Amino acid sequence: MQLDERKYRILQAIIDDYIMTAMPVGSRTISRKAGVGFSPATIRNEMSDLEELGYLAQPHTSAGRVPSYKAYRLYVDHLMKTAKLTHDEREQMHEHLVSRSKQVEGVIRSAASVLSDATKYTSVIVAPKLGTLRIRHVQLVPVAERTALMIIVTSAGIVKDAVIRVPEGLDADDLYSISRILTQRLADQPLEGVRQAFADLLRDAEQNRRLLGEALQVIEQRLEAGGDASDVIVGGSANLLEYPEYSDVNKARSFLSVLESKDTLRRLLGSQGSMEVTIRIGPENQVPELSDCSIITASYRVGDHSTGTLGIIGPTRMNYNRVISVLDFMGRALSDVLAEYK
Amino acid sequence: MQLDERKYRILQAIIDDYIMTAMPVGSRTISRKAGVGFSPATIRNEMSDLEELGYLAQPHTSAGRVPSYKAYRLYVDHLMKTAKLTHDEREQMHEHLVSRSKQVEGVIRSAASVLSDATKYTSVIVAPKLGTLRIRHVQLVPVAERTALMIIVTSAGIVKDAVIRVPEGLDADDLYSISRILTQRLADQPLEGVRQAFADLLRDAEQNRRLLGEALQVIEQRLEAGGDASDVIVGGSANLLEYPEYSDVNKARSFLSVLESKDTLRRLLGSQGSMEVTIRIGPENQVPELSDCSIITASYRVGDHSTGTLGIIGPTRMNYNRVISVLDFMGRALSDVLAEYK
DNA sequence: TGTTAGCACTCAATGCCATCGAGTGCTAAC
DNA sequence: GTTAGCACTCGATGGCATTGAGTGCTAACA
Repeated sequence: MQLDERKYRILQAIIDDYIMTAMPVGSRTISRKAGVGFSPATIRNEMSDLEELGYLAQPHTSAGRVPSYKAYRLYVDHLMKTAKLTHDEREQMHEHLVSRSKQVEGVIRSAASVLSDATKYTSVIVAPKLGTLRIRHVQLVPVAERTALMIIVTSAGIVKDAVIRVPEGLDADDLYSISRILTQRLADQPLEGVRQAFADLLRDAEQNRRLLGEALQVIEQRLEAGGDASDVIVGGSANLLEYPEYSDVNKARSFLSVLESKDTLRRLLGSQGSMEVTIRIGPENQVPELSDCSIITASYRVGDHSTGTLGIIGPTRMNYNRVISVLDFMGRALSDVLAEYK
Repeated sequence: MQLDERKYRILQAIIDDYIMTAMPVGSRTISRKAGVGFSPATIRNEMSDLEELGYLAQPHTSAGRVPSYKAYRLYVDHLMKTAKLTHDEREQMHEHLVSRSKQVEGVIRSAASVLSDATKYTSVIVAPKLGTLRIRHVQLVPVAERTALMIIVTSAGIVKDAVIRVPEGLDADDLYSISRILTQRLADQPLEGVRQAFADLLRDAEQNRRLLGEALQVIEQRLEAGGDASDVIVGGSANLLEYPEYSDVNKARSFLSVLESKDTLRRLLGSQGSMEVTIRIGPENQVPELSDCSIITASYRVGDHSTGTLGIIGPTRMNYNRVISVLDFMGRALSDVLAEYK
């Protein structure tokens, strides 16, 4: 059986209604809606067909219909009308975003809270993969007798630090000049290619082989670890509790546990490269705890070669077009603001 | 009326029971307990007295008794037996703490998750007030034509960064030597006294007055802001949903909202100076959303002059002695681990 | 042939009521 | 001073009838 024009219209009306109310939708409700000029009986026949085709489900016999995962897929791919943000809304979001922009992390945190406020869902922002960033500056700062703090400033002003051991007898000035060499040699290298650059450096500089070796090891460890907890920022985690699908405390708890596992979130959002908005509905995301959530992601540019990801997690019956517009706008806005730190 | 020995014992038994079960405690339950060899009727008389004195309350006539805020106060001040952690537990916590200790922030995050895992409540760790830290290193890194990234390394390896404007025509080498001067002059200064140090510097160095002025302003702004969101780290926010007092979604939501407001948390925990464990029960903390929570805090040392705070937020019927032992131990352990970064 | 009115049927939700039982307070006996 | 006994309270539980939103089917209609 093929979906004709009328079935599309009815399905769309059901989904629109369900997104707003979270209650099973009955034939009368749809019949009353403007634009669908048929009696409840006719609608019922169509709904029965749509159920057979897998687009609708009935919680129990005498309840209305609820859209299935398949219906949401169809909805976002073909049925959804795109909602434009008003000028005021854009203005307001942009303003919040730049309000405390002294550091990159501050900007990203603002972005997360703007996202969650604007959508009333939970927002997640993932920093770009370290490997894709370029080194701008390396600095060793003496900490104690045989330890130093290594600070790596990457493109887009993202700062990483780590404690490393240094050979005995190096004073602040020594570390200073080593830092200078490191910076000169590594600047503008992508972190991914840093192993080769280091190898060259090791060949030249005989004397501080051990120190450089350790520094290299630390940088590589950081790359392999794939980022730490501060690279994943979550906003509006309490927002989801507003929705009836989370009035069950156990569901709410398992959802919050996922939000605490930054590794899962990083894997889930990952870097997707293109600026396109990506939508994963319910079971399409592989995490069982989120099987009745949808995740929508977009990306933002950092420096010339890296992209980070910003996303919204909400119930499958989320307001897709609203979320898409907000993410699309914020992806661009965030890229713009971060361009200043380039 | 005075509390005699027996009343103390009964009150203690009631609180112990209530902490475990979260259910109103009846006279039979207490009578059956070892160590209190009286019939339910006798216990009832005593309970009636305790209620009149404000230590117990009845949810309704035919229910058992529930401890009041006043009872918990008495309990933590006089009745509670101190629980020792086993050697294994200490070992395990310490191990988790040092597992990913390449950076200070990583250590603190581990500490938060160790705390929340060990207690099953929510943990909060607040970094020391910036003003009390000392500057170890200042570095200006060129970012674009007229902007630079200023990185301040403070004692205990805490790194702060901010974007500042610089006068036109300064190249990387200029910034490098300015950094050197800044570091030399400011190193080992407490951030609080940095204004004076800067004033001296400004008098001497005529040429880069504008740049230095801007740098000073940024540092001071940072001091006044009192820290940013990354200075407050929360662990186990989902844990509280385990407890029946939060099976009401609205309560859970308002609790989670408080956890998202880092400002509130910083105010709530604040730096308390001494290493003593502090207990605030229910209404004693001023935040209305947390009026049926207790907050227990301890502190940890960072460098020579600063202390940060670590705390646990749980329901008023929390396992006080367990939490106190854990916090006490972790405060010391965290201080020890951070001493390596000094 | 597609649409619709009518009707019997289903089933969660709601409200009512009786029952149960954990707990209390009081009194009288020990 | 302690305790057994007893009447009383009141939330919790479970059964039962009622309600109403919604369905599917059939027959009539355009």
